[in-house]
Amino acid sequence: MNGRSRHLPADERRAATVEAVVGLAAEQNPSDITTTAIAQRMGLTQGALFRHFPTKDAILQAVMSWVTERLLGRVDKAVEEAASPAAALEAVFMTHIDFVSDHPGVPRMLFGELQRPGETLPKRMAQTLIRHYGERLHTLLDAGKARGELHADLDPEAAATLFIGTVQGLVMQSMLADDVTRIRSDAPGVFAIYLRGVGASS
Amino acid sequence: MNGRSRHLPADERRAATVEAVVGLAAEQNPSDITTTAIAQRMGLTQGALFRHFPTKDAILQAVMSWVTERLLGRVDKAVEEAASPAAALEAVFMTHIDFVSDHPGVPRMLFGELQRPGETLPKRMAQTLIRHYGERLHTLLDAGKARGELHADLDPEAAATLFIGTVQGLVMQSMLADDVTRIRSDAPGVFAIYLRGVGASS
DNA sequence: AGATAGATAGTAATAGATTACTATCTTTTG
DNA sequence: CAAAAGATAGTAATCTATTACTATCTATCT
Repeated sequence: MNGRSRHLPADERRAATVEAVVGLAAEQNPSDITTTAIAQRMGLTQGALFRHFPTKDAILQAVMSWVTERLLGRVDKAVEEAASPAAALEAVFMTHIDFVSDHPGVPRMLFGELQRPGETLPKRMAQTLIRHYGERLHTLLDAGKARGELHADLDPEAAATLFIGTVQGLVMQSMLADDVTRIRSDAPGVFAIYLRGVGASS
Repeated sequence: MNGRSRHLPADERRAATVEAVVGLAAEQNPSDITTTAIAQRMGLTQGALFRHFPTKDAILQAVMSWVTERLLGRVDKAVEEAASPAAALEAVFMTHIDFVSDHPGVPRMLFGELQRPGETLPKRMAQTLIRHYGERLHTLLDAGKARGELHADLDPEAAATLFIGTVQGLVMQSMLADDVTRIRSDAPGVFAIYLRGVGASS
């Protein structure tokens, strides 16, 4: 037909599939994403997906893996480069906000996976992702207290919960307004209040 | 057969239907709730539901109405009974926490409705509910600033977003731990940080 | 290099299950 | 008895997954 090749190697197709799902999740309810919609966005037929994944859950699994690597990777880098725990906290927040601004479907997928009944693998992956994220926050908050940057009587667990809720609130607000850009623009103001709450401000 | 009546009047069935949906939403992904599951929980056949509701969306619509009345009703009462804006803020928070503790499916349904594509009626009802809630918060926060109970430079919009995010974070944490009771037990610690953030604390 | 064999990637069609919704008949209730 | 409420048994649409077949790529062997 035309000059371009039509058959891609498996790993590239797998990566493209993950991208397609993340893209679709930004536009619609993640649990309503069908294999037909995924294939259509990739320019494939529905059945072709199952050459690369044994099941639909395996696709979601790959997505969760991708999210874990990307998000935690960026977060860890932000932590390493920061001068102090308080600075790291802010860097992590901004990194997180950047990530969900680039991929608005991700927090919705995570939330959606968490509310699945039973014990699916994608759900457990979502749980461990958020747990690992929480542990990093916990460490940061403890270090901040030790350095006197945060309130001495701060409850790190509560602070970690609120940190994640801060992002979640911004996501919700952006869905209300049907405007993804609000996540980024509203983030500094909301985080300023959080910072004052944990004690890292003038 | 037995002594109990089997046919209920329409309005009681409608109320029972709403309860069934709210109950199911606590156990599974709200968008995966089927009319079969609703009917089963009510001890009815699936087709019988459509004697009382013309469509499934009409059922969700009734649920959103129910949530709006109950939640905003309780919130307004809490505001009226509070002595000051800061006290009202705390009363609203605790009221909200009580509500989602009693009905853990509700915040998940709201979140789920918001991420539907298109312009369904249940979605618009969810949007207006949260907007009205936000307006009440806004009023409270402005009043708190005027009275000097809150920081003078507080951004009320950001504070309202964080308020809702605070609840959302607690809901997420409870889903992570698969333990609804954590919403209530973790709430005070998280809210304390929020309060310090907006300036209403020692 | 060029032919070719085998693996990989894709299509089209469809099976089997599940969904919201409906048409018809039966039971209950006032 | 008549009207409301429910049961039974459908229908059409939609979803995941599979099957039979075809196209494309890649490595080997003379």
